[in-house]
Amino acid sequence: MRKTAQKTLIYEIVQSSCDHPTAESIYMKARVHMPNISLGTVYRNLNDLVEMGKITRLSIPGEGDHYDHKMRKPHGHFYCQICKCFMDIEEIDVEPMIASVEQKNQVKIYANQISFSGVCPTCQIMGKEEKENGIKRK
Amino acid sequence: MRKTAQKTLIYEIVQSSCDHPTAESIYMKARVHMPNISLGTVYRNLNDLVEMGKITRLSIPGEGDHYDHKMRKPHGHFYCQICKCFMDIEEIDVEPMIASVEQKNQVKIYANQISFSGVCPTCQIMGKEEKENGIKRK
DNA sequence: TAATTAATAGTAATTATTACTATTAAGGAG
DNA sequence: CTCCTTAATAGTAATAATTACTATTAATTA
Repeated sequence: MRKTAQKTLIYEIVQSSCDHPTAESIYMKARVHMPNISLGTVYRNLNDLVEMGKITRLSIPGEGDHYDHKMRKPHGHFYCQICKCFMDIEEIDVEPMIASVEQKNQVKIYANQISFSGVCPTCQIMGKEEKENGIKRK
Repeated sequence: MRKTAQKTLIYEIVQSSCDHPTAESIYMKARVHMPNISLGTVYRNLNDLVEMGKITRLSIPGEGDHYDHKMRKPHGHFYCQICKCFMDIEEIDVEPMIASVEQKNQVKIYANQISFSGVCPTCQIMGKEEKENGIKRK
């Protein structure tokens, strides 16, 4: 696997993002530094980086995939169904959970996704204030 | 929300499936009993049922969504990247985890997905026998 | 039993992602 | 350092999953 400027740039964008970007938003950021990078290149490199275990993919129903850096230890995510923001959930100890699942079920685990969705603190307050009950769960 | 024969049928197909079906495979099963049900109706009702909290949606990267009944207590999933089978992971106690995340992060949780992916026992053996190292992680 | 309108079937449109192909550029050999 | 091989790229076309649209059907309510 060759080291290219495109791959390095995409990796650095994911590593420095704290907002769990999509392929599209990574593409937008990449174009600032490399104006004629193509979207296909972004997708191909994101797939490669996930396969190499250097970044993480998050699948969210009703949306495209999101990507996450691998700076800290493995963690979970909370996704707000209203404002679509993400929160890292760090208090769950993922590693022993993986070890236990591997051992009890005789499986080899390469990836995990511990995610919760609902309404974030901000949207809960907004919801009450606006008496907006149209929570759109998808 | 009106009660229709289509909605009832789709709900019963999901409840009685133990293979975590996709919208497409639910559509196939539905057509056996109701030959001119439309795929759009299947999608709309699956969304409604998820929103009502009567069934669960699983997002798997590189594939369409899968659906799961809500018979037993909340559980996790393991997804084999090779044969694409699912295993229910029942030993993880999801409910206290949700309660803890809600309390510590001030969020309201309506859905969760605790999932792992890798290689299932059968594919591990096959892999060794065939010396096939082309594990396609996606 | 009729009136209202949500849900449906069938189809078209949209969105995310992958596939394809001619061209470019990594990186190893000489 | 320069040439050669071929993996990776840009740009575009194609695919797959899902949603949107619209005339028609059928659930509920009066």
